[in-house]
Amino acid sequence: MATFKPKFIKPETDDAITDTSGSTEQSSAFVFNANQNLGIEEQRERLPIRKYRDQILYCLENYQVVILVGETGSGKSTQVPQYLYEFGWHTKGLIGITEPRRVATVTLANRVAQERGELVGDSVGYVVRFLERMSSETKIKYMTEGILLRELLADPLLTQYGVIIVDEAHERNMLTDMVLGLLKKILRKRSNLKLIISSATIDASFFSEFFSWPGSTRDVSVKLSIEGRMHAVTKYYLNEPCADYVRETVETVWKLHQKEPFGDILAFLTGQEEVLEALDLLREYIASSELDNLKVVPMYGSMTSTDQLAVFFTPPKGVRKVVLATNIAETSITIPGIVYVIDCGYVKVKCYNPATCSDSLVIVPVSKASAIQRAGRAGRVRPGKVYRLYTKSDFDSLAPRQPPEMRRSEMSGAVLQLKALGIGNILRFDFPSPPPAKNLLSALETLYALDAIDEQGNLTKPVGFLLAELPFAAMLSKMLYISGQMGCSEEIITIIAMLQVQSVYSRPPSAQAQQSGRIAHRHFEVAEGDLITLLNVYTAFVEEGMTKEFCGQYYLIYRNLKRACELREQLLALARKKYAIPIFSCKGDVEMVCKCITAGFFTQVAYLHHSGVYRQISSGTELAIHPNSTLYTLPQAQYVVYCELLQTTKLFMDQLTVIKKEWLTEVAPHYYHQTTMRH
DNA sequence: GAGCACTGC
Repeated sequence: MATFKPKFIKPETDDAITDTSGSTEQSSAFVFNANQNLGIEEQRERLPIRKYRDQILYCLENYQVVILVGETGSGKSTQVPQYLYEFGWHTKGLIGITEPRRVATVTLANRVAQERGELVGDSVGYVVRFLERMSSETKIKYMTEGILLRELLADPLLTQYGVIIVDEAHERNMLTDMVLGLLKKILRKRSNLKLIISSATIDASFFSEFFSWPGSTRDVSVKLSIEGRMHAVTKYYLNEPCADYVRETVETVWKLHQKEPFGDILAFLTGQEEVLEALDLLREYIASSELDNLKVVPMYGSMTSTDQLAVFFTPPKGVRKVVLATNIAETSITIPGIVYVIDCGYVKVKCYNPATCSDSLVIVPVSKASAIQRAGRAGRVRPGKVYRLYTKSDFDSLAPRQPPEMRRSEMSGAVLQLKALGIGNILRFDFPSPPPAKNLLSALETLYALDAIDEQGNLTKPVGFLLAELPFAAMLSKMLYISGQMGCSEEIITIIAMLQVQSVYSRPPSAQAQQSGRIAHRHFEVAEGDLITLLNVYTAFVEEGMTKEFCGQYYLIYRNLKRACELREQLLALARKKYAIPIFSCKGDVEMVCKCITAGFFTQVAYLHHSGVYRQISSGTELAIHPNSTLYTLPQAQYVVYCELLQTTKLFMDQLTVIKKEWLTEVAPHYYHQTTMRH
């Protein structure tokens, strides 16, 4: 049985999984447990969802799709699968539950197994990437959405399942929408398969419209609303819009601290820079007032786990904690004890632009759904308050929700998946929210250039099928495929693993530490660029015994490096066993590695124009080197390939590698005989 | 001399 130690991290396991103390846990039903002393059965009986049990079961008997609407805290995720089991649904096939995140998947399965007085892996199991607890006895199966999607490749009609529950469907992640689109197809072919969609209020009618089809004599789906168990949150708005929400946040914290009874504060800002700016300002206020009963802590993604832990400590009696956070606190991390929320009203979103094949990163007003989610963070322990730094009429005119990820993303991965599932005409696939046709066409072009599809749009053999099966971006897969032929697959696999994880470079909160961090990172830098630098970081990490001390010394994020190691192992096994890619090290032949990178990313090349700026080789678009890149401070190379293109103040290239012009015709003659003619 | 929110196979 998995034994979970509270708060601290077992070195040999995924820290995100082990740390189930409640800190990273965000599956709602059991976070705040007012009935801790009751027996498990009694607790289950007291959950808000209990009184809907018979209704849920009735609906499932009579409709193919049931949409369960309700706020968090009702017990949907843990109880519904058990009700189904208790009433015999497991005899018709597996009861599958998909979750958007790994941690929630594992936590939920553990909790349900515990409620049933069993070990996880008996009647209740889970599957996430790298971890699996299943047996022949398992009837209730928690899994991430990506796992279900992979299973579809082997079993397109999901014949082992009798019921599928899509949890947190309102989040509308890329994978959620893929799963929903494919399930719609399956439901029409398998009338004995049932689907339960668990969603927040705002999207309920959207789902019932999506799950209806002509020709059926009665409604396919039914909606059922479940009350939650949140405390009331009082909302406050500004009378006038504010010009500077960072400053307004700080002033609100300050006023609130003086007037309101004790209780911790959580403030949402859009990025690391704003968080640090607010942190400085607030510390100035504190210093000038000589108050010592306000403790301010930052929270954003690129902090180390150690630094992040500060937000979970309970302040001493009489001291109020203020957490200044990015969106990380909206869904991913639940901070205990919050009573007051301050919502700046903005969020940073990434949006794909097919014209330049780049992502743009923009700060936009939050959606109503987000504003409600943020406010909800104040009502978990007792009635709370939210201070919205915008007017009531601004709130009323907010969009109900952010466009789903599917409409804002690069599509080549999704297109490959669908092709592999035999969906020929992607443009006619029934997506819950169809992506812009331009995005699909741009993906098709990319895949054609990579030789993954032919002129008819069919997957090629072996490249297309390989790219569809490998669990990462098409260009990285192509690079892996070529590396087997070139003899540098060891190095390329490391680079892929490092590019898959969130940044391994930590960005500590204090200015002084940031400076030291920059100097420490220079230790790994090389003239060939960012990818070879990542290779160096990884190699050094392994050589130094993969210790936290090493990471601390060089300002690296242990959890991300650790994850890169896991990914690398999985990838190595996959490449070797399943795809028969020979595993070789080129033993320090950096040029070979760079050439191999070029073979994957040959469509993303820039050359140095005589005016001193870079231009994209195929379009002539002006590009700049991102300040995060190692090449930013080095003399400009003639030719570079980039893995990412980001539009902010300019079009920036990131994750760069220096290449030689002649490699292009060597590794991609089909592409470069014509494009180079333009110059 | 500019600045990346978050998640997943």
